[in-house]
Amino acid sequence: MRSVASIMHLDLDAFFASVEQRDKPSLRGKPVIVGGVGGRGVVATASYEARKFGVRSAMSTREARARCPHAAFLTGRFHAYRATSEAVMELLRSVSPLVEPLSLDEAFVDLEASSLTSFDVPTLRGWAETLRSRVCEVTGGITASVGVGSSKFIAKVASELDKPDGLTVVAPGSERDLLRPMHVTTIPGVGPATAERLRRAGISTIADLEAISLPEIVRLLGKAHGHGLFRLARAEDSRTIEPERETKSISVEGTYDSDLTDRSLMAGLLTRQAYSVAERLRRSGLSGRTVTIKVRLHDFTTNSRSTTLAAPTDHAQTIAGVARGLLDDLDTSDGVRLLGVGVSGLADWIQEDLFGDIDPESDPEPTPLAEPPAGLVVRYPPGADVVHREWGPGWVWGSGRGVVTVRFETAETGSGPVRSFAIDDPDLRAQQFGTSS
DNA sequence: TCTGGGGTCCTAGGACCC
DNA sequence: TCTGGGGTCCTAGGACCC
Repeated sequence: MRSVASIMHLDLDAFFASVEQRDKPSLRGKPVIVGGVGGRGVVATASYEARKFGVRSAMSTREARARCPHAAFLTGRFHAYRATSEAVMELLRSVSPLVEPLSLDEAFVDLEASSLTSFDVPTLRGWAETLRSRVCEVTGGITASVGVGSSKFIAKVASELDKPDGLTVVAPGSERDLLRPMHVTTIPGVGPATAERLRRAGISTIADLEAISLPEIVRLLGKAHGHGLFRLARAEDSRTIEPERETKSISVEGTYDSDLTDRSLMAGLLTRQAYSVAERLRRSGLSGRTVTIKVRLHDFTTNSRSTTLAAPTDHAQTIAGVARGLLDDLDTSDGVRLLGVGVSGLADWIQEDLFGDIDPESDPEPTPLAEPPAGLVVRYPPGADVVHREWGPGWVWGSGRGVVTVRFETAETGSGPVRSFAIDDPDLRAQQFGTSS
């Protein structure tokens, strides 16, 4: 904790929804919900108009639809969000070189590295108001909420206090009085599980937390978390702004509209995800040693399996092969709702020539499929009268095993769900995919 | 027919090594 | 024959964040 309020936290208000309203004037003033629109989607961001109906982030889209049926439900345009975020981060970096983005819509800024020379509250307020209007200009009208305080924790708490489009500067010396009446869940890192443990110990406010001893809180929450919360409850926080944070892992996962039971389809989907992870590794100039798969069963229990290779790789076939092998270890007979592949233990170098003997013909760059591969039989739900279908990416590895994705519409239901189907036909060759002309 | 996707960090046990 | 003690790496799971 510093003696002056020189750490700022900036949070773009209802960010994804605000970008949509900016780009589509017809949505302004109306409830907008950005998130997954499939049967198992959740809300990423709800505009303030939608929040009035009780719609919240992380709520299932199904529930959001029930609460606010007239809202616009959108899947999200991440390129637009990323571009807008970049403009804001660039503005922040022009004000101080020490900017730590936390996500597309949030960042810490160290004002000690800015041109500010006075940190009294009126000066900070004036300066921050100017910055907030510049954010609005640079984003084409998106507002930000800002908090300024003597630590990351206080700045973050402060930015929440006057949302949306607000500013709070916490005067040094007043931090503990500000925190005491607040609920423990105000502290970043205290989620539902920790809050419940604390509640059972009779602790609900930060004042309650402050009143218990260090050994007691460590007994309740473990060493790292206990020590951390003991300090935060006293507004003690000496964390610095870290502008460059190294990526530790890269992963891709997907939740399917209906549970998967077909093992060869699961293998195909893992393969597709492995290709996507490998591509992202290569684009970042990274490779990794540990391959992990994530498998969420129909009852929501989540299993992971991992293996660590002798050397880091960014090779799609290697990652895919390891991922499929890891799946063999798991019982999926009751159905799988989510599959994922990740690579960690990252290095910024690649072991040369380790896989130089792999035939590129058996490892095609996958592209969208214009036509179903010859010999493919897709089994639609019984009785479905398919009037339209759209082919998604198709993949084959080895001799004819693979997966295709298709969106189909039936006469009864109209626009239908996305489904993936396994292929297991030795006559199919990898080359049959990606020939989109 | 609750419960996304992409991350980070922590814990705990076992293997292994000196 | 009772059993040391670290340190590091690996694996699995879980909490949490936006």
